[in-house]
Amino acid sequence: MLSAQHAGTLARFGSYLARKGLRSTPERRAIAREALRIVEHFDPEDLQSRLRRKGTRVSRATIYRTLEHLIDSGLVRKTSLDLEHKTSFYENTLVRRHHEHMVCLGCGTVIEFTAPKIEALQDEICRKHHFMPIRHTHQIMGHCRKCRA
Amino acid sequence: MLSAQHAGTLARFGSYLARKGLRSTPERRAIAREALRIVEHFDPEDLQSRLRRKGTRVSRATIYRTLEHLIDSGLVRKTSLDLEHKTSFYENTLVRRHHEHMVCLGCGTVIEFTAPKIEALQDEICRKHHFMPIRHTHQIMGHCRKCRA
DNA sequence: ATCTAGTTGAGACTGAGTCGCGATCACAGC
DNA sequence: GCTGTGATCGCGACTCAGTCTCAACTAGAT
Repeated sequence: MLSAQHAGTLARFGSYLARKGLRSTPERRAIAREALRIVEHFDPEDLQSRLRRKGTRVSRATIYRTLEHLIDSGLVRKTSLDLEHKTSFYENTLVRRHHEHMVCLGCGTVIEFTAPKIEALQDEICRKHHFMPIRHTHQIMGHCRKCRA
Repeated sequence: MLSAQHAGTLARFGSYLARKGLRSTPERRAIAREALRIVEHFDPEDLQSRLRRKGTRVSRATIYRTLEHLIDSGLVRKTSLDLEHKTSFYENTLVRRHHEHMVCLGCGTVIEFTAPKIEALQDEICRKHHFMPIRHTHQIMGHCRKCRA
């Protein structure tokens, strides 16, 4: 059962495909439906195994190709989370607002934060350099409360 | 001909090795000497080809292994520069101060900047989350003056 | 000079991601 | 509906950075 929000979002993906002259295949629909259902970060493999568990088999190549289209359509974004040598992560843009990460080097915990003041300073610096910002990543590595011992 | 600074730095690597019970091999000395001579960012392959050009052949494995030791000894750091699917970059800590990057998505130009105010805000946020920061990355992707057209 | 544990290079391996290609399928035109 | 054809699919080979294994070599203590 899809929520009204998901149904609408899925439709948006459909019109994106049409607009681009791309085809609406069962694989693309399944991948989009599943990706938009995930609230947390996910990686391409997560997506593939979730689909497989539901009986939908899609190849790795198709997962990657479709993820590109989902990003292009604005429904999904690549997170800036960088876990040293791990896969890239993706997230549903509708459910998740922009945020930065603190990553604990001890236990791997990821804390999310937002800092409007930092964003403002950032914009100021960009203006100074005549640079038009599109996206950014800001990640702090260190030790969380528990791991400071 | 090495500058006095380099000679001193090299000595520091020597004592690091001794302190750790590691051996001072010709390969390690050559890699350290070359890495500390590079003022810009470099990647492991740069390092290997520079050495080869000077007649010193070292294996890829040894480059990577020695780079680890150089980082451990504090003479080199991994830069946070992230060029989508490219190798990791390293830099001489003595020559280069800490900085962040703006990367132009059009022409690939990298602009370096520092922002003490941002760092201060960052520390404040960490305190709030009881998080002890060790290092961070902050990168802005966008378009430089020339590519804004 | 000798001994031995640390180090090296070669090449196999890994894992994320990409690519080429023959088979298949969506969908515009009839 | 049926058809034709270009888009899309899956498979498996490939790439590329980085790691690992292991036999041969060597730094440096004795």
